[in-house]
Amino acid sequence: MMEIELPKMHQSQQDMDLIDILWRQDIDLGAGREVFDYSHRQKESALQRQRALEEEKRQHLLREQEKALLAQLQLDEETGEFVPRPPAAAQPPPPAAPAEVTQNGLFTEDDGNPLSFDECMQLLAESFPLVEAIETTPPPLDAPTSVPAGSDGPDMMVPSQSPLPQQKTSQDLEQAWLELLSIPELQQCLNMQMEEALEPTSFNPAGAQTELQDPNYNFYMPGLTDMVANTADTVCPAGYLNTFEGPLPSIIPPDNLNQMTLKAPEMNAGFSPDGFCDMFYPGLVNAKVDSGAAPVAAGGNAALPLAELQSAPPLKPADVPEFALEEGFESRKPEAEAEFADSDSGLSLDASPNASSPEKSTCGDGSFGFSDSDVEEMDSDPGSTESDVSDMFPLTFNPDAYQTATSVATPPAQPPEAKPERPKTEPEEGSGHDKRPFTKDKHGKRRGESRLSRDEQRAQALHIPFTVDMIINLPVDDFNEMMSRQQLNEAQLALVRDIRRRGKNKVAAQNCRKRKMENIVGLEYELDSLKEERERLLREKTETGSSLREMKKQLSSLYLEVFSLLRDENGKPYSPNEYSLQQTSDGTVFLVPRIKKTLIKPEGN
DNA sequence: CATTGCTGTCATGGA
DNA sequence: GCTCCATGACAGCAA
Repeated sequence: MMEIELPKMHQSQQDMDLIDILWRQDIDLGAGREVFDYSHRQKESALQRQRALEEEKRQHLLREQEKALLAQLQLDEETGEFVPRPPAAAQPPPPAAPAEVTQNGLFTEDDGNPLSFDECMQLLAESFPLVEAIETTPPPLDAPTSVPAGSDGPDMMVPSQSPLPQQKTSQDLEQAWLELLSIPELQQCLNMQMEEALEPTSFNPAGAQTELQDPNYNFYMPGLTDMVANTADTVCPAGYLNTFEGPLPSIIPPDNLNQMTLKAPEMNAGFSPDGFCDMFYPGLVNAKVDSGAAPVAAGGNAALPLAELQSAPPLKPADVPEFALEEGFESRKPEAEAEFADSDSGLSLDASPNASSPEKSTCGDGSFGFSDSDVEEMDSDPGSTESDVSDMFPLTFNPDAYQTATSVATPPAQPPEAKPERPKTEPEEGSGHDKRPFTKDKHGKRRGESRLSRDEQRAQALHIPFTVDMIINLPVDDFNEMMSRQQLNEAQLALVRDIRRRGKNKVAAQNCRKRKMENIVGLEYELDSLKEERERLLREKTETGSSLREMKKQLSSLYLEVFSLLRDENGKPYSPNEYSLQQTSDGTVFLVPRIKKTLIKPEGN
């Protein structure tokens, strides 16, 4: 802020000095300084003084911003919902910053699009109360939109440049710095809760940090800091303009922040594909995958068509925070990232559910020591399947918050009178795309997939060096050996055990149900066969009965025929009433008088 | 809005 | 006593 004013006061000399200072900083970053210095070497002492002033100012700004952030964070913590804002704020800034730079480059002195800067500043202001201080700077910045010269052509431009351009460059640089700083802050807001739980990550790009950045930023948002570092290193010195010019100038109208955000991916590609893209693009990729777009390889971020990006702008912001947080949590393993892509579906699920699920905010203890059961509780909440990550990173993962943040960020871009159009487009994008696509995708996925992704996400969150498959499927001995080889904390061990238990139980349940179904099918088959046999036996019984009756019939007729042929001594036939034929076991047939029987019976009795 | 089927998970008991 | 497995019960989700 102050810096800008000073240049104005002293004009050419101080401008030159500022430029010189800035360039020196750039040199620190790797830029060649000789180009600029020639005319200003004499004023070394003045430059140094100005440098000191600038640094002090910057530090002051940083402090103020930090204070503001802290205040926000505290407030958020009190409410418990604070989480959402940071992600939203965080995302807009990255694109915004580059956009500004590019704008400067594009519009240079004449255009100096105040709107674009104002918008950016508004965004920043909304995201951070501190912005007020920053806003003071914008005016000067707007005027000197010669950034291209500064960034692009230290070599080319400096010698010939007039004081004005130099001032512009310095201002631009300042803006860039401010933006860069602002980004970490935003991230910081997001990650505030996580600070305690988080371990200092390896992400600290010390060199990139430069004086401006607070060391804490790295801690909070390793990924973002990385980005910043990259931008600072590569962009500020020489690549500054180059990186941004291509994509932004042509595409982004100074007034349209939305477009700028949309372009962000391209910009990223321009930056450092490895660090920057990896940081944010995973999210983007995931978002795409979620949205049903063609599956994106890990490095496919750059390939994303602009149309897709525009169509699904909201997705990006949400995703980015998640990933950023994850990285911030700990340096993610490549493996984990890959899984993430796979679990992307899970993530997507998470994203939508999260938006719907209030739990996240409540769950956000920020403590990673949770056991799997804890996570489960969080997960168990309906629609929180994706929230695993969010749970782990309460701050980052509040989609609602993110939306709000985005919406908030957008409004500044859309001054009520000036730009009615934006509000329409942005709101649609923000509210519509972000969550809805995710939800659909999530629902579309099978439960098992989402579940697996859950465990995978948990494992990633705790940086468990094993795949879920390994954890579940390895034999006990191998599993124990594997566990013994890695030093895992209690939380990790608990999670691994739970994953193994759940995984095995899941398989057991599947097998059990399978057996159950098989048993049911077998019993049904047996029932059918038994029914058939019963019918057969019934038919047989009927047939047997009928044949028996026939035989009895034949026997009776035969008996009568035989009996009728018998004659007594007088040649008279025997009366059937008085005699009956009976056969002994040896086949001999006797004619037995019935009367005798009756007579005998009484006797026997 | 209720029902149904599928799936994951937990609790429990047996080996 | 621990682990593994099988299974009933419950809950969430989607159709």
